[in-house]
Amino acid sequence: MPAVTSLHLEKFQESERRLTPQRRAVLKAFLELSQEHPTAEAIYRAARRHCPTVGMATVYRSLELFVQKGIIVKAPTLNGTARYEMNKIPHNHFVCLKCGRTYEFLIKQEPVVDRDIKKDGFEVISASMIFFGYCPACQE
Amino acid sequence: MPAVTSLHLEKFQESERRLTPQRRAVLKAFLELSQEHPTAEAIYRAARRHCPTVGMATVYRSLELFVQKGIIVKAPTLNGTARYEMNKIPHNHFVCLKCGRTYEFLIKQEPVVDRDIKKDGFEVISASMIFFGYCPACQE
DNA sequence: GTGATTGCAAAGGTTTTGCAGTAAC
DNA sequence: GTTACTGCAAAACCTTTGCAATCAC
Repeated sequence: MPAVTSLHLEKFQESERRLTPQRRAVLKAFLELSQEHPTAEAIYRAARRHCPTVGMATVYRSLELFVQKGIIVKAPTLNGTARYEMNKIPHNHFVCLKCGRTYEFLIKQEPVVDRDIKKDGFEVISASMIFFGYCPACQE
Repeated sequence: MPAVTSLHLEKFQESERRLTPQRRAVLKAFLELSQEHPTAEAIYRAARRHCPTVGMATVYRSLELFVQKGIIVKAPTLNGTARYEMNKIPHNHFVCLKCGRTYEFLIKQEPVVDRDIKKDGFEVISASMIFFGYCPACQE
C-alpha cells in the first residue's frame, strides 16, 4: 500500500497548481490501486475514504491534471471506460476480453519499431505491447 | 474500395444468422473504411449510403455480431469512442494522442512473449504493439 | 484578499435496450 | 408462417461543463 511519496508530490509542486486535500486523496487512491489499472469509479470510491466529500467531477479533473503533468497515463481499453496507470514506459498489458481487467507484465524484449515510424513523421512518446485473451479467472 | 467479398459472406453464412440488407450495408461500409479504423458513427454514415433507412442501433448490433463472428475486432482506444478494424493478427498501431486517429503499420519483428504469459494461465487470442505519440498531421 | 478549486447538478456524447412492426428464411 | 431482425425512442453509461460557494495560497 504505497503512500504519497515525496517524488510524486515534488513532481506536482513543480507546477503552480494547488495541492488540495482532494487532489492528495485522488493521488493516494490511485497509488493504492495502480497495480490493477483502476477506473475513475474505483479511484473515486477509494478517494472518498480519504476525503469523504470529494465529488466525481473533482476526481475526473484531478486525473486529467495528473495526466497533463505526466504523473499518470490513460491505458488503452476496448470498452468506453477509461483506466489509468503509472507513467512507466514501456508498459506491457494483457487485456481480458471477458472481464476487461488489465494485467501488467514484464517483458525481456524491447519494442524496436521506432525507426520505421519516425521515418514517416510520427513522433513516438511511448510504446506498449498488448495481448488480448482470457485471464485465469475467466477461463470457466 | 473493396467490395463485400465472398470470403466475408461465406464466413458469415456459416452461422445461422440472416444476411439482411442492413448487415450487408454495414459490412460493406466497414470494408470501405477499414484502413482508417472507423468509429461506429463513420460506419453509420457510410452504411446509410447503401441502405438509407438503417438506424444507429442496427449498426451497433451488426458490428457487435461481426465481432462475435471474428470478422472484425475492436481496436484499443484512449477515449470512450470505439473503433473497429479487420481481424488480422498481429496488428500494430500508432495512436495519436491529439486527434485520436489510429494508424496501422507493418512490422518485421513478431511479438514473442506468448510463452511467458501462457505459463501463468493466460490464454492469448491476439497480440498488438501500440505506439503513442503525435501523428504527422498533429505536429503543429 | 484573490484567484484557483470544489461540489452539485445538468448537459454531452456514446452505446445499449424495450418493444411493436417487418422481413428473411 | 416463424422467428430473427429492424427502427425508433428511451434508458443507461461514462465523462465534461457551468456556476455559485469555498479554500489554498
